[in-house]
Amino acid sequence: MAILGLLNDAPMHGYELRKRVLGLLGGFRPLSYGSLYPALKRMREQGWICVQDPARATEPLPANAPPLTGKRGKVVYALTAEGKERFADLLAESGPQEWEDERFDVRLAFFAQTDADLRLQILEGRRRRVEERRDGLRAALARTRERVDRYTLELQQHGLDSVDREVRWLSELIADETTDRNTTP
Amino acid sequence: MAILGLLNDAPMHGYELRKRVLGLLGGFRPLSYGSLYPALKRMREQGWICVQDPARATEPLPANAPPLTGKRGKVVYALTAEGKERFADLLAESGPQEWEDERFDVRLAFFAQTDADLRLQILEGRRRRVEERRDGLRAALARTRERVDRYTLELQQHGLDSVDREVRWLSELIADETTDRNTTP
DNA sequence: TTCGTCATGTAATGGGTTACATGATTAC
DNA sequence: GTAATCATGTAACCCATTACATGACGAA
Repeated sequence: MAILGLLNDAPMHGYELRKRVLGLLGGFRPLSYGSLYPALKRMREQGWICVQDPARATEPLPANAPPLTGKRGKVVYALTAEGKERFADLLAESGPQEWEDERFDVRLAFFAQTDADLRLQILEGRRRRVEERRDGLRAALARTRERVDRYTLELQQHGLDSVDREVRWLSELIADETTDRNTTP
Repeated sequence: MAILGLLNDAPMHGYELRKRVLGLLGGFRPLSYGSLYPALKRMREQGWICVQDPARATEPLPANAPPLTGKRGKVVYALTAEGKERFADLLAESGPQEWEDERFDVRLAFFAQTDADLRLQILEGRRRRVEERRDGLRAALARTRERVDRYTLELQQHGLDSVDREVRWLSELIADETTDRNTTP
């Protein structure tokens, strides 16, 4: 989703793409070349992206070219029509997996292009999920307290504080969404 | 380290072990059976742990017993002398990898059994690491600000706030360590 | 007696990192 | 000219999750 979304803004090459993904998610998800380039390859096979360089674009894709040696220049990728469609589908997706850790932050990064109703849905779903986690942690801490050493307690307390903060943050985002809705109909 | 540390407190079986690890790290690191049991197997081969049940303990370890069928009862694991040694080594380990995300929380969970000087070293190393991350994030945010939409900004700001809090938390822990040191020599 | 939980394990699968190999371009 | 960075890619490896298969035991 990150790759499609970034290419949706502008065509670019892999190296640039990696830096952007890093910047987008603020350093989470390192996205090594070992996963980026194979991903680009797969997406090309899927027909979601294509190579802009006209000379290169016409090359038969699966033909195993001279394995290693040979000139290599920048390879600029762009979304195809199917790619745009796929990205639109991803933006419109909803359901429990959208508020999981692995998905949520990427979704949020493309919220500006997401439907307002869906935004609210996802934020609320995410908040429920984080609240569940918080309650679980809280219960565990209540059970454990007094029975563990200072450091374990400190670790668990810090974890609890963190999810607590996340719930409040999500609540603010939700509040903003709803007031925006009433203000600008 | 988590497994060795928990077995160091008391012998127990796999299922119990899993719940304890979950509790210890407050829900991070799910530790599925698919990774727990193979790990126990490897540790048994290493000679770090052994099976307490006397009937079972004498069984030749690598002999591929009746593959699936056959009675299965609780298998209680305990640390061997080598296992205790290995855990002691882990507790005494120091260096950059100790303040990485993947290591730090488990280390902290066993801080009560860690040497006081080493505790301070690890906390300070960890703080430096998190500060670096914070500064990187801060710089990225300064560069990005004004050029990205509200949501991306919100995401990055929340990420920055989180690491900021972690630095402060670590500073408190460090302060506690040093005052404890002066109070109880 | 049957359901839920406790309990042990294996195999397939997936997906990412690390290390490696190569070459182009820019700045000093 | 040479070091740093930009740039592309592959292959080996690691390691965890998922799905599956099995069985014991207590309570309703």
